[in-house]
Amino acid sequence: MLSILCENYSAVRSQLAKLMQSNSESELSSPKKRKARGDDYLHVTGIYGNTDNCCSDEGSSKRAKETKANVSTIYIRADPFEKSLVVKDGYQWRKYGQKVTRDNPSPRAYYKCSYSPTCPVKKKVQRSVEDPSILVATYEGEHHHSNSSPAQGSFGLSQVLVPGSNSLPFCPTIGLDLVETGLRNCAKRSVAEVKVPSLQQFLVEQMASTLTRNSSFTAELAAVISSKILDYDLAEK
DNA sequence: CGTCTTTGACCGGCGC
DNA sequence: GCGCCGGTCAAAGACG
Repeated sequence: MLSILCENYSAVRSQLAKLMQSNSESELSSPKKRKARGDDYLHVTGIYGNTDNCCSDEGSSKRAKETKANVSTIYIRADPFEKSLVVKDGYQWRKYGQKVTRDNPSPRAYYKCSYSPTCPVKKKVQRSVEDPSILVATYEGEHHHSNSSPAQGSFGLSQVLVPGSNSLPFCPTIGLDLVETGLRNCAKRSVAEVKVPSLQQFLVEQMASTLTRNSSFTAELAAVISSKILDYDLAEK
């Protein structure tokens, strides 16, 4: 199953690259004028990952000061009638605020990682303007601890639509090459807005299938699983 | 009783 | 300098 998963990984990469390339061509022909504020992650800076690698048309020091390391955005399918902004990603979060922002009528929820008091990771969750059935979760920072309850919380592949950075918040122990190479390339091509609903099915299916084609992913996943099993055995004894 | 959520107030950055 | 806006704080309430 893993090998099949990895096998399909490369296919989705090429498919996605083609898609993004065609999208970026149209985007570049009509670039959006952006304000120099930091409130529009969803449009450019953080949509597919690390702002450090982001293409910014404003090379100002102000902008550089605003960019934060390890910012990633993911999309999760959710019930549009469900009002809660809970994203089950395996970590323990404490909600510390909620705000209605200007560009989106649905409220944005602010969470801090509550697994460790020193863990700096924060996340923002808000429904997509275009599709209320999509939750947009923006993660800032990196966990320096293991996933607190992976069994109860991790995303299923059917839920996650577009993962975003070189350090997946929901998969801290596996450095997925998927994001590192495939999706980041998309970000470099300055894909500002992807029509998520139209890509949902395609991305989910292709991501799931192409992951199985990467042998290094298989090996890494197997190593993680086996180490977890060993840990479990030792704990049992 | 401890933990978590809610929500109004407050703060700081940015644009005008 | 002022007002807007996003992000955070913290008191109060809800819940198990």
